[in-house]
Amino acid sequence: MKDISQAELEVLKILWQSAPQTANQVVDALADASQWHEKTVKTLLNRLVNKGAVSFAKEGRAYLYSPVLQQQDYQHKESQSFIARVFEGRIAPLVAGFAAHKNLQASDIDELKQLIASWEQAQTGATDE
Amino acid sequence: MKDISQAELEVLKILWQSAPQTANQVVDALADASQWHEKTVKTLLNRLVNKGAVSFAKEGRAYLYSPVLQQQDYQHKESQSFIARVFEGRIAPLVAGFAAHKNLQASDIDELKQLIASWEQAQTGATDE
DNA sequence: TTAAATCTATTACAACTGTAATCAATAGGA
DNA sequence: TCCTATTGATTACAGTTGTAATAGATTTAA
Repeated sequence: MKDISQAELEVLKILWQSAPQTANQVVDALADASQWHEKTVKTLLNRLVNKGAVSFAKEGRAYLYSPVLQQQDYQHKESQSFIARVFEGRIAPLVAGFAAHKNLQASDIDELKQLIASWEQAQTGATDE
Repeated sequence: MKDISQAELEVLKILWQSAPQTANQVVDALADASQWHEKTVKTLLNRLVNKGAVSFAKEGRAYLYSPVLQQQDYQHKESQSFIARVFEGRIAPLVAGFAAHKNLQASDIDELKQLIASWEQAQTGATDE
């Protein structure tokens, strides 16, 4: 799968929210959030299809587009490569940066604590699988 | 500051490790880690200078290059934009993704716990500043 | 049935990127 | 002093990206 560009990602996000959608539904959804011309959005949809990240089914006049690449898969792959590239593969420094810049809310801390709790739960009795 | 491309980042990392360095020192450092031709590395250095991310001082025959953009600043800016773009600004889901894919080590968990502890420490008595 | 509207596909084009090669200035050696 | 090696600057060139416009196919309205 070729890399998804930033503009393409915005289009993909619309399809992750709901699918399938016609090109015009996607255009409308993006009209709220961006200044993109209809032609631009259609180009992006086309490129996503060519990259294999989106599929379509002919539906008479228009096509119905659906994501092939799933959001979790995309997020995980991008996270991996981002952390590898920018933080030499270690995640804590990223979180530390947020903390240092006061970009962490109490709610984030709560979520992290819960994550840690369930991670530790999972380890208990599971001898590293 | 224009965006730093991925190849440029690799060069910048060498200068973050140690500065100032001559072009040839950078080339040598990268020769270990990559297959880049000397000319390629020099082009990247030049682009970094044009982007304002690196400065140089003439030193007779060769130049001495130093980073202008600091690693912490780069990391923080990239983290912000990455989390915004891929996780709608929330950091916990990123960590959760790592946990789900078993990409978290006990050492990561320890670091995160320490971070949380010091964050909570900082909150205590500090009425949100 | 013919024209107009509407889709997708193709083409456009400049900026940025990866990956170098060539040019121009200069420092050292013969 | 003159040639050669070296170093940064300029140029090259194809692929990607952002941002559309145009062309071609087809449906629909008159």
